[in-house]
Amino acid sequence: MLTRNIQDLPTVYDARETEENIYKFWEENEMFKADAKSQKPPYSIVIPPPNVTGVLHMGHALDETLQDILVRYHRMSGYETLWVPGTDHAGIATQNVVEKKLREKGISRYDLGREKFLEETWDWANAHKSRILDQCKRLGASFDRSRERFTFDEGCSNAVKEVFVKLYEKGLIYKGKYIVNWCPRCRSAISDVETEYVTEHGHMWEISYPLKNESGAIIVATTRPETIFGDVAIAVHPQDHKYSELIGKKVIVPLSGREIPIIADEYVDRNFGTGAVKITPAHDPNDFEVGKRHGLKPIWVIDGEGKMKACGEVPPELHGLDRYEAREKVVGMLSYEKFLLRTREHEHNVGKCQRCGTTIEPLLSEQWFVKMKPLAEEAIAAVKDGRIKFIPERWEKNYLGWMENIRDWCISRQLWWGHQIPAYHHKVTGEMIVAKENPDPNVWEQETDVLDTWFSSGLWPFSTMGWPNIDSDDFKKFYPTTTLVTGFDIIFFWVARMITMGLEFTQKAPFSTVYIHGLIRDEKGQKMSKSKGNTIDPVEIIDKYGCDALRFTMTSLCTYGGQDIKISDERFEYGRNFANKIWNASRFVLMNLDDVDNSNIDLSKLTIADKWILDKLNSVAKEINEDIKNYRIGETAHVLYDFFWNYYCDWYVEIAKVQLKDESLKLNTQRVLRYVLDMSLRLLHPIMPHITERVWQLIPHTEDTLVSAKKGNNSAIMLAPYPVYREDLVFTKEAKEMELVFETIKSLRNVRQTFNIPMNLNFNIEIRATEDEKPIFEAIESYVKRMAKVDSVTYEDESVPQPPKSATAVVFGSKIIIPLENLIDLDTEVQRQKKKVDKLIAECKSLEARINNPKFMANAPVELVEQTKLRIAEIKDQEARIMSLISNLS
RNA sequence: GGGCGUUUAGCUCAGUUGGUAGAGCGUCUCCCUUACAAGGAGAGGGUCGCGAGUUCGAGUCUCCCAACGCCCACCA
Repeated sequence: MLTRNIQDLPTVYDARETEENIYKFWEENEMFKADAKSQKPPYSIVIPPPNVTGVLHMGHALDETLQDILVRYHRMSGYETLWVPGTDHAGIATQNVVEKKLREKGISRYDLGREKFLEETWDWANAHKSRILDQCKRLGASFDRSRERFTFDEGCSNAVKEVFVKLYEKGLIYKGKYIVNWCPRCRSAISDVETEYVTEHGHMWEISYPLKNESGAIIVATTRPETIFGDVAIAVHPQDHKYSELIGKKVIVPLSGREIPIIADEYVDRNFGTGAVKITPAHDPNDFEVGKRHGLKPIWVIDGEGKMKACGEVPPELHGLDRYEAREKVVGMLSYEKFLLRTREHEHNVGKCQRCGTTIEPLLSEQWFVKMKPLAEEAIAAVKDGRIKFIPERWEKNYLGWMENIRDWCISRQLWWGHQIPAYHHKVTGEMIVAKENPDPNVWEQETDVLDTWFSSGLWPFSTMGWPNIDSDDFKKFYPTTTLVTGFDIIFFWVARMITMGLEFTQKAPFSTVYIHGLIRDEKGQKMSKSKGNTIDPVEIIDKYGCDALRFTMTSLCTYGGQDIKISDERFEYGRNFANKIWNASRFVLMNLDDVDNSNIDLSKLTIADKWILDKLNSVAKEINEDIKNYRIGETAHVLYDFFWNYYCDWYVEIAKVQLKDESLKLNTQRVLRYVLDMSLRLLHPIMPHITERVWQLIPHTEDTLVSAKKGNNSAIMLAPYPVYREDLVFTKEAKEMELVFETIKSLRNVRQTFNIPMNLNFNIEIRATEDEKPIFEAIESYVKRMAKVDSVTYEDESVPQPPKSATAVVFGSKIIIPLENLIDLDTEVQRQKKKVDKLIAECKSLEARINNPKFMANAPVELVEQTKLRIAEIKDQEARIMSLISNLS
């Protein structure tokens, strides 16, 4: 167990020990569990379900961290907060993994048969199911594990059937023969978005098709000569004079002997290739359209495995040959028979299967589709009218552009792992029905195809909430969800489909905000991938630097524009160092709270420094709340880092050391130290949950605080109210006056450094202060003494001559003189002062240029003019005093 | 072909109502001062990609160009 003894806390923060114990503490007390019966306003997020067989990668780490930040922030801000975890059955991806395992054993899925194979895959999925979500625990994810879902579980499957049947009944799902992207390796159709195009070097072959019954030929350019056996026509442009004579005539397909017509179609580009195209409707999407227009029957010559079909159209020596081998052979044959006229190098885009990288074979086959146009209308409207907002906004354009040109979605997959399509064929009559319930299995046989994985993930925001049961507590309380957090790479795959389906089936947008973040890349900006070997394992980073360090670093790298994030191992030192800083500052505070009472700060007894830090904290709290609401999450990391390190640690804690020595100030200083630490930890908690909880548990809290953060018998920072702006903690005047402390101390430190004065030699200083500034100097004397190593402070009148061998710091309207006797080199001091003057002169010059510009005086806002004048006066004043100093020295 | 993003200190990047440029890392000096060397103190470092325009004033708004990156469409 974690020690509660302050003296035993290690000087270096031990992330590993802390994180494990703290997460257990939250889980054991069920602090992530949402209450659907709560009266609090709801805040809900559904996780983008990672693949069930997946392993946690940096992309998840970022995505989960951002969700957790939002969830923790809202939970602390008084919302009933639900974060639904779960996994995706990931049709092709999972099936591929299992098939690979089988292949290692020398068997294929066909050897097992569908039923056995599914059993095998279920076993595999169940075995890995909890792995990735368990890894998310190491990220500190505060999701509600009691509500964990799986896209292939009973409830989700039920939702899938419901949706399928309803869409079918509405005529929005249809089955038909169309050209689809076919992956010969997966032996399945895939959708357009699952096809990625890459530019490849290839060849363009010009082939001569002799005219029938007369001399002459038409020359056709193709990149795919092996499909020649599937040719059903040659097409030319109707206005192409080169070929107008030939339209309607017939040619003989080389190597085949079949006769095909020459047809005219607008589709043909006169200027490309030879201006004549061979039409192969079974194996090319454009050709399919042309063929349909001209009533030509397609001829299949390539099968589902990408091999030449053993049919009458294809010469026997090519039967069963792989499409690429066949291509080579065909080229050879064409060349031998003198049909091949020319071979050219050619660059073209080739479609690849997103899952396995295999070159797509456009294939005419019978598939199921969702008619998207009617569904897209509402999905477009919802974004246009602001029911759904994208952050950053530019993704809206991207989404709308895609939606407005949407094409039908091919949802059937010739796989086994997935939701089997709820359509049934009559064994005798062949009649087909679509139904939620399986009719008599003796008579009806279910469709063998399964659905695209994204079909079920498209229902995720409501299928996880109990839909189609719209009376379920979760659906009523937590649907629609609030925010969806994801990367831009799945806007089309997932976000667009959730919006479409959500609107269609719940009449509500499934979420109101889509928060899109950048993608994680390696330090060179390359996408991380296993094959490139440039991945960084988040679990390793957590082991090495700690979860909070990982989270903080990644958060700090998130920009408002959602730029991609480049990371390297060393970058996480940033977060680790900050965690260590928090740890040690906390240790200091805790060590000095040993005899603190249990009360709140006495606001009537605050010192100027107390007021300053409270004022700063207050404005930080205000800013952080605004930033999170506006999804400027990276900014919150920077603001908190700056506040905690550069304000609280560097200045307030040092000042507190002085105040703690003063018995009259000690008690209230302890309270301020504790209060600011407590609030800082709360502000930081969404980003760095573990360390903040760990420290918070060690703070001797007031009774109010403990009650406000209580669940059962325990209080926790993760349940404590998030700090908000407080009117009673605004101390503008004191905050401004503290600048004098900083300027004074910095100036004295500069003098010490410039003249190499050792730390163990203290200064005696003389202050010549203005009337306004003198009382402030008196109030802050003790801070200056300790922090700038000053022994004595005396106040002199400006008329008293300055000691000849002294350095001088001009601070605001006042002058601080440091007599240095033989320690000072007057030339150096002159140089030092000159540098200051130069800076002032430069600033003054540009300001005066403004004032002297009548247009500026006429157009600029009055406050700015006033401010500028004031600043000039200030500069002039300082400048004059430094100049007189210099002349005295020289 | 269409669209989007990026270009700011040696490196990685912040910088939303236009008002004299910031951080982290790195560099140079000094310091183990009883929270922290994963630390403290001080210092140096930028004509904000190029060109023009709007404006009293532009890193910030408009246009052009360049380089790099991404997305969509696609030619057989």
